[in-house]
Amino acid sequence: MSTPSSPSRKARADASRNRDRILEVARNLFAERGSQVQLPEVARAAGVGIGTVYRHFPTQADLIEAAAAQRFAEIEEYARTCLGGEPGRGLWRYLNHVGETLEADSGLSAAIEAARHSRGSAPRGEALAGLEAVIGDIIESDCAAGALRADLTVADVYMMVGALSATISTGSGDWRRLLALQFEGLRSA
Amino acid sequence: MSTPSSPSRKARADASRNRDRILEVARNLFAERGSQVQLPEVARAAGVGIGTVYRHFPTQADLIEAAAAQRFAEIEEYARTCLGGEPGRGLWRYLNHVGETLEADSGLSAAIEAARHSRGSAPRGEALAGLEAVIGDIIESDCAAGALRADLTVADVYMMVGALSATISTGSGDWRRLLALQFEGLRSA
DNA sequence: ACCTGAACACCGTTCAAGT
DNA sequence: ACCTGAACACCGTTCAAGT
Repeated sequence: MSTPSSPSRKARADASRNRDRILEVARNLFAERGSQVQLPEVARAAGVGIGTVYRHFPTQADLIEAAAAQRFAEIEEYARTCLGGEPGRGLWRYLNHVGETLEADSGLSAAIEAARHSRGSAPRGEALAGLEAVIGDIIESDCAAGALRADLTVADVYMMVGALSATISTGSGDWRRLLALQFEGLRSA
Repeated sequence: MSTPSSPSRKARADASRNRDRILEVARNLFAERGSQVQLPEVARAAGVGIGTVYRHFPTQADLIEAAAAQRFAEIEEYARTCLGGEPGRGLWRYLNHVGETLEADSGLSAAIEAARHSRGSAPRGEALAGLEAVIGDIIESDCAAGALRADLTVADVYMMVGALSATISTGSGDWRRLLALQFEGLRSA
């Protein structure tokens, strides 16, 4: 609404450089320490004033979300490869990849947590709509192969990933065990 | 270490009354809004100064833990009744009761979350040792009845309850569905 | 247009004074 | 002994001035 005239018609050169620096620094910091990273720290590490961080990312949640966007894209890309492999094993491969990504990048858990604590069903970026569609396809494909319970929904998978994310982000327990146990509930009876 | 001479040898009358008021108020507030309740608010509602809250509960986590202690006791009590019922259904009944308690009292999720984010395996009060033992007995009993997978551990159950708690506390998804899916992974194959 | 950093609002926690 | 509340440290966010 209050951003440049056109949907991003030629942002100023140093401005977009700043934005990139902030995002890169944020990605690294969030990956390491998750949501406990402070914004002044990000500003310092990026070599800009705090106001500049807020100009590009109006709220902390926006920055966390933006920093995780790449991971979501990568996950979606990987998800597509799960559609072609051994029949009936797509969702299992997908969930393992998500677990490994969550383990390697605390920023992803932070983004999921932020989204969960946000409004019940806030208008999450259309980026996630694409991922949602692919997951739906994987479920359908695995179901057709007789590997998954017939009533499984995308919402079920999201709920489980959220639960997995919360567990991984506390560092407690061993997530591969949790995933293995959880997955039993997704298989056909 | 720095508390009264004996392990609580006669605390002053108004002091213990203050402590009780703080705890009662905290229980109500935490139950309603979980960990987003602020300590000044607790002090105000209890009609005491902030310093008094800190005198009795050195840190916010201590207050959250103390406020949830009753719930843990109630849960342990209920858990014991799960040992006598229909053979093989103890853990299922236990987990449903935990879910209902989590749903009704946000303070319990707050306490679990706090404990999880705390030191990996901090010296949690011996209160939890009792609960842990009962859960172990339930598992053993249900296993003997052939209802649960033989390699199931108390740690598995804790991990799942933590995942369930995190999901319920965000209000996202429907926890009975999650529990049903999760429980499939605990049953014998 | 965009950047900066002082300033504001707020919260957890401490501590010097009181009783 | 215990209570009080001003004070401190700190963090997210805003905004008047600068360029």
